[in-house]
Amino acid sequence: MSESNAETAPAVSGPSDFIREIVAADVAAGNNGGRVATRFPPEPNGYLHIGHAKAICLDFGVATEFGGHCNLRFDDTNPVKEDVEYVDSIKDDVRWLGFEWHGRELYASDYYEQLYQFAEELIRKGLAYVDSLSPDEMRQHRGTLTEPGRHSPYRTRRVDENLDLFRRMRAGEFQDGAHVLRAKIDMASPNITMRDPVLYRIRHADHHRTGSAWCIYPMYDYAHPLSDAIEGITHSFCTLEYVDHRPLYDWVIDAIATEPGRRSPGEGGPRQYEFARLNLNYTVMSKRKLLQLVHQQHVNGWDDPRMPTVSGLRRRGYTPESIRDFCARVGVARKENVIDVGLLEHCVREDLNRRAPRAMAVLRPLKLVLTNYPEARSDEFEIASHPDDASLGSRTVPFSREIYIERDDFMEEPPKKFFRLAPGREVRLRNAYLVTCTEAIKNAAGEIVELRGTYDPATRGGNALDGRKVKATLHWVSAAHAVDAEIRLYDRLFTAEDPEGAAEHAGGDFISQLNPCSLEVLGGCKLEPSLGNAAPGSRYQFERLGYFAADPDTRTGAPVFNRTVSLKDSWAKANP
RNA sequence: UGGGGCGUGGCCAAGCGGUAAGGCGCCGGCCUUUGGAGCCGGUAUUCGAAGGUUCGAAUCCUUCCGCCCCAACCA
Repeated sequence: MSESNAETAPAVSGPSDFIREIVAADVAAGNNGGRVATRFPPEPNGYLHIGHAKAICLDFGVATEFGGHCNLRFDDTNPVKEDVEYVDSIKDDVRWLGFEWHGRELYASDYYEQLYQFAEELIRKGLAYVDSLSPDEMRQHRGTLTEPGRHSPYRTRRVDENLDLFRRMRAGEFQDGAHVLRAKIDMASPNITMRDPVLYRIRHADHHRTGSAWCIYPMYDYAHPLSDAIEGITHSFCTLEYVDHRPLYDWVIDAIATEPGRRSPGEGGPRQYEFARLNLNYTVMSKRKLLQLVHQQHVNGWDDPRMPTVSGLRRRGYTPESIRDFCARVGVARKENVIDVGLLEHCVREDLNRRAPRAMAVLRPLKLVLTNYPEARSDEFEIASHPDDASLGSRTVPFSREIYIERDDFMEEPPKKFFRLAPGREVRLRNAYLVTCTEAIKNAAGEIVELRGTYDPATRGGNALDGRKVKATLHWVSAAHAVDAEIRLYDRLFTAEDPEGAAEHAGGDFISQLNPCSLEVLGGCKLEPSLGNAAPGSRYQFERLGYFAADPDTRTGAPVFNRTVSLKDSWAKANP
C-alpha cells in the first residue's frame, strides 16, 4: 500500500463506545497534552468477577488503544475488609486476562501520608472540620432524600482546634468512632453525597500493607480523586452508582488544586466517567453475595467453576481470549443491562472450536462387544486432533473387540428422529468402522447392560466402499485401553434468571434460588489413552459432548475434567 | 413528593435532522465421518407514550409514563 493510500484510508474502526469517543476527542483536542492515563482500582476485599473483567478490558483497553498506560491501583482504604490474599488473586487474574501494568502496581495506601497532609491543608483552608457526632447523630443531621440536613454543632470549630483534634486522631488518642474529619460543603444539597461527606474515620485496625502505622483511614470519596490526581490519571472510569459522587470527586481535586503545580478537572486534571456495570442472568455479581456463597460453602471456594469469578471461569476452562471477546461484544454504555449467559458460552465455544484439540471420552459407558472382531487383536488409528486445522497434529487411538459407547447413543425402541444405534441398525464409530447392533443384553431388572454387534472390516476409517451411508457417527473408547476419569458437569448456579428478584418475590434470600443440580460428578468415565496425562488446565473438545478442561484436582493416573460448556445439541434441544 | 441516571426487536447495541448497522438468540435451507463446525436466507414500517417544530424526527422542543441509583464513620 502506498503512503498516500495509508493516509487517506478510512479508519477501519473508530471509537466504538461513548467512552472511547470522549477519549478520542480529548486526544484530538490535545487535552492533557494528548496523554491518556487510566487506572483499574479494585478494592482487595474479594476475588475479581466477570464484571471486573469488563472494567479491566475498558481501563487497560482504552489506555493501549490511545498509546497511554493503565495503573493497577489497589483501593485499600478499609483495612478491616481487605487482605493480601485478595491482592494476590487480583494480580493473578488481571495478568491471566492478558493485561500488563508494567510495574505500576500502586496502592492508595502508598499515599496515606500525602493524603493526610492534604487533609490538614483542607482544614487550614476552612474546607474541612472535625466532627464529634456519633454515627447515629450524624444520620439524624444528614436529613432525608426530601429534607435538607442540619449543621453539626461542631461545624464551626476553629481551624487550630480542628488541626489539633485531627493530629490527635492520627496519634491514636481517640477510640473508633469518637471523631471524623468532614468536608465542609453543603448540608442542604439535594445531592446527599455533598452533605459534608466524611473524609477520615478512626479505625484501630492493622492494615495489610501499612500494619499499625495508621489508626485513621481515608474514605473512598477522598482517597480516590486524589490518588487519580497524584498518579496523573486523565480518564477515571467507574460504574453508574458513582454518578452522584462526581461533584465530590471534582470538589476534592479543586480543593487541593489551588496550589501551584496541581491541576483541577477544569484545567486538564483527571475526570471521572461512568458506565453501566455488567450483569449476567442466572448468577449474582456482588462481592458481598459471592463472599456469602463461599463462606457458607454453597460452592467450593472463589474458584469454584460455577462462580462468575475470573478464577472460577479459568478453572472451568474459559480462555482469556473468550472473556475479552465477550466484554467487547457486550459493549460499554450507560444503560442498565442483563446479559444472557448464552453469549458468554457462545464466546468460549467459538474460541475453543478453533483451538481445542479433539479427543474421545465416554461419560456414561455402555459396552459394545463386536462379536466378529478377533479377541486377541487390536487396531490403531491415527486420528487428526482437529478436523479443520492440521497444525494441531494427531494422536493414536486404539481399537479392540470391546468398546464403550455413550449410554444414550443407544435406544432399544428408537423414536422417528433418533439416528443413533438401535437393534439391527448400522452406525459409524468415528474414524474407525461401521458397526451394526445385533443384540441388547439385559439384566434381571430388564436394564440394558451390554450390547452385541458386528463390525464391517471393509470400512476401516469409517467409510463403506459401496458408498452406503449411515445416519449417525458415535464417539467411542476401547475398553481395554480406556483411562478411568472423574468428570464434573456444571449447570447454572441459580435456577432463576434473576436470583435476587425471584427471591424477593418468594420472600426469601437469593440462596433459596440456588440450583440443586448445578454440579454433577460422574465417576468411571472412559477416556481415550491420549488423555491419560492431560496437564491441569489443558482444554479439549470431547467429540460430540463439549469442551472440557483438566482440573487441578487431577492426579497422575486419575484425571479429573470439568465441562466448560457443552456443544450445541439440536437433538437435545428438540427432545428435552 | 429531593437529586441523579436511563428507556431502539427476546438479550445486548450502533445511530449525533435525510428516512432503523452489527452481535447473541430464534426460524428456514445447504453441507457435513462431531445431530458440532461451516455456508446461505429470514427475523423492528419503527425507536417508552402523546403532542409540537421541520419538506423530512429514533435524533430538536414540551408534557407524561416506566425502570435504576443516592439518606455506611463501605467501595
